[in-house]
Amino acid sequence: MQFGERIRELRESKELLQRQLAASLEIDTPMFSKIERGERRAKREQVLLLAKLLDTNVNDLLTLWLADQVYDLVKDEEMAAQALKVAEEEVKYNAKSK
Amino acid sequence: MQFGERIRELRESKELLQRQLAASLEIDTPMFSKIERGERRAKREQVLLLAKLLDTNVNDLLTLWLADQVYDLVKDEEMAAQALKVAEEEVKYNAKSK
DNA sequence: TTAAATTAGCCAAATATTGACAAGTCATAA
DNA sequence: TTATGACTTGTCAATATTTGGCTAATTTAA
Repeated sequence: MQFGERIRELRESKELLQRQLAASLEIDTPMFSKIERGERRAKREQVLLLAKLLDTNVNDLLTLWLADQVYDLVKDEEMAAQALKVAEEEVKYNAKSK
Repeated sequence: MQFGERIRELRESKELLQRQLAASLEIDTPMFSKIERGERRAKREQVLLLAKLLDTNVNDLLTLWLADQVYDLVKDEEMAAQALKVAEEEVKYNAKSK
């Protein structure tokens, strides 16, 4: 499940229009459309706002949003899976020093 | 182990100077120094070239290089670990359609 | 101390990302 | 059929980020 898909799902379940959410985010409708289709990436603050507007868990949304970016970064690389493993170790290891 | 660390390790084991490798990559020494310290990121083609120059496995280098970028992307996020898991699933799932 | 190697800081050029607009498609209603 | 509303596509300029190179500083080794 991608971030945009999830947004659309939530938006439709609340029967909201793109232009309504777009207005709340202070962007135009085409931009919102692109975000839903994964053609453009939402800004972090927009994700926070969307969680509120769609009345959903912000961490779940942030996870999808981040995962999209990670996937985008590695998707064309042969070593994608290995690189993710390495990065995961780094994250685990450095988690202490938060 | 980060990309830059590994480069330095290999460079020193071959007793090469930064300025020598920098010249081969057609960048200046300060830039190379920054790459080794992870302050700047090497370009993909530079990684390929470095693998040749340092006589090492290109996939291992590319893995470290990619992992650095992934780590950079997620390091400040609370949901980093979860996002990596999600991205990993995407990679697995889409691996077929290569 | 001196000379070479490496690092730090800064600025401009090159790239990538973002947002807005105009015009398009598609579905539905009149 | 025409009209309307929702959404999508394509393009452009503004903005932000990244890159490379310069100068000067610091560290290291002899």
